[in-house]
Amino acid sequence: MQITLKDIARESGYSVTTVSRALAGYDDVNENTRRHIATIAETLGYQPNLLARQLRNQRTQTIGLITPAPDDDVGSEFFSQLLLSLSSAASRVGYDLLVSAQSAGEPEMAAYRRIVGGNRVDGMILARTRKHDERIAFLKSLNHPFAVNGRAAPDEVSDFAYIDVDSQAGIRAAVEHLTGLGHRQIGLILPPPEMAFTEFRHNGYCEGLAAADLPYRDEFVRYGDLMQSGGYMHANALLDQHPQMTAIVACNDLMALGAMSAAQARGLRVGYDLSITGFDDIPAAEYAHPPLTTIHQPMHEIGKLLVKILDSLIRGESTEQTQILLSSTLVIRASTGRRKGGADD
Amino acid sequence: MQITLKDIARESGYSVTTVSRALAGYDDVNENTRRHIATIAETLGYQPNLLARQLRNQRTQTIGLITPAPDDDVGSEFFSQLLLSLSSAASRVGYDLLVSAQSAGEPEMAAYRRIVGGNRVDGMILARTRKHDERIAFLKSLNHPFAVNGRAAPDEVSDFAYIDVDSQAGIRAAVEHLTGLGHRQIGLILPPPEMAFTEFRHNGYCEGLAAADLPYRDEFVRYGDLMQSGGYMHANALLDQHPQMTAIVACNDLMALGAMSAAQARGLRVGYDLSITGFDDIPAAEYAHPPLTTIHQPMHEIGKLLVKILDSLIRGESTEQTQILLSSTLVIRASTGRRKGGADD
DNA sequence: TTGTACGCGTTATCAC
DNA sequence: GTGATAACGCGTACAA
Repeated sequence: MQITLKDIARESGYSVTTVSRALAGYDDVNENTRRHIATIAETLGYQPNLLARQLRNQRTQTIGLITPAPDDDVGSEFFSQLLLSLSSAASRVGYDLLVSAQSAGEPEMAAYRRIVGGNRVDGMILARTRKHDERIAFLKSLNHPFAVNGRAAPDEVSDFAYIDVDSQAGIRAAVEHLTGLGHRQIGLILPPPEMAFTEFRHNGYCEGLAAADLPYRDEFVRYGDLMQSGGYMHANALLDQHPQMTAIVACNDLMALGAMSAAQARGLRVGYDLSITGFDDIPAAEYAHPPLTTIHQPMHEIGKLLVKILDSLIRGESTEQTQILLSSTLVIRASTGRRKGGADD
Repeated sequence: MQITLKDIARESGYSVTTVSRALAGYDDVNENTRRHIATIAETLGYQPNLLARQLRNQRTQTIGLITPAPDDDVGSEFFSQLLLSLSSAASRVGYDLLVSAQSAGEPEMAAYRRIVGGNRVDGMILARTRKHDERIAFLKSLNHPFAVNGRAAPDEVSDFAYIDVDSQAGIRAAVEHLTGLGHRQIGLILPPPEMAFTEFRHNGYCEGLAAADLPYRDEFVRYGDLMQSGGYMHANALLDQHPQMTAIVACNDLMALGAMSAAQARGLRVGYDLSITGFDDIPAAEYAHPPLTTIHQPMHEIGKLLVKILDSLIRGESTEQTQILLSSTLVIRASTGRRKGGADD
């Protein structure tokens, strides 16, 4: 079935050991035997058994990632992008990517135990940090290498490797962009409260209002679910209760898109009657109708950096900088525009 | 470092063999010892070493997928979707997904040799079939289980497990939709000629024209690259050479989106002055401006079926139907509309 | 320069 | 019921 070192040994007359070293390119093996062995390996079509090698070396050259099961379809667009950027970044530095989709909670933790404890990967990538994140606690307790997309919440310590965009500054910039356009009644649709980045975005909103001397109103703020349906629902609720509202800041693009639908269903023209901003800059944002003003996340860069940091962690080179905060960029498109109508408050 | 059967054996006083069988739930082990051993395993936090188990069992419970490296950024949206749907489908039936991103050609084939030959997976999923597909030939020669998203080209035999949508009927439906709207000058932007499905789509186009008694014109047909930039370029070329053209059929959504940009840059109103259709129904299609008429691919379904077929292949249950052709659905949105202007040809 | 012996952690076979 | 032994395929001290 499968060609092993033993087969090459038998064929060549050398021992398995010598064959192993010859193919590994050790210099303590005669050049002629090396060539001889290499030829036989070639003609036999030898492929090293990676499982055996991994077991022996205690090294898998594999990075793990647990994605949310799409039943609780949380931001599949975001994860798709991350997945693709990670897999290519990983391949480039000699790692494969092991992916498992699990629902948050016990199934997810079981997968971590199984994959990490089962020695299937050299390191893990996490995304979507949560408050008091159980996954992070677990990996830290095991001292297993991991890198995270997203810091801990503001009131926790981020004593782990991460890369994050400064979403506080991002949302603040979005709000300032809106106030600069004359908006004074600005709603906010947050991510779920258990997400670590939720408070950063909330803070950014507060800062943006303060910078324009606008009051903070609790009833303008709602916690969403990162999905379109949530954006739709919460935008409707905001507009029902506060018809005078002229702008809504949604904390991810999916919710912003949902909010756009809600507005349009009410006959509001997005970018005129109502301004809407998102976060992430997924592909659909650019093609949205109208194109969505949003905060760009450089997914390609993020994937590359995550892999780079994780690799250095795995190799024990702690020279690398392991905590990186990328500045965020507001991409202004047509979903935001100058406030219409006279002065009001 | 890691807890092994040996540790539990030492702790419990039983042999490694008994521990192994106790934990595996064999019934030839005393219920009391079983419980005893289970308790110790629990308190020690035992996790079986999956590599050792896989090596021993010659079974990995892992499915492999090689994606295109995003440098040759061919349809990343499509692959993102596939990836996510595969990983969740795989997890549901007890498989993990091993992903590696490789550029087509030698690097890609090397990855197949390494991953398949190296025993890292029980089966592979392929996508984007090509004419005389080297990957398929390789896997067939090894008799390694695999399932493909996409048939072979019309003039080749598809003697392997696949699931495909009937894109010939799909494109035909798109063309008939357009002719029904009065369009008579319909351009076509095909996938690259080396893709297996290109001819199906080309045929569908011809059928659609024939059904409306319209002549086929070679100069209306161009081969694209599945990327936006290609759609943009080819749409411009078509409109430059044939200003009287009122509709363009693009063979995937990305190219359709690119074509839309090109049209709009020329001051054409998509859906009025120029109708455009796509293929795939990626998320961005729905949000496009205007929303894109396109042929829907049920990615979720496709992923589920691919995994199901592959699983049955791996387990040697050839009872399953292994070649499935899904009917395609035309989703009509606002990017297509009735032809404007008087009669011409 | 090459070979022998052993272990990575698991499970299957076969005795007792 | 339980345990010793072997094997999955590889890499590496150590000896020759």
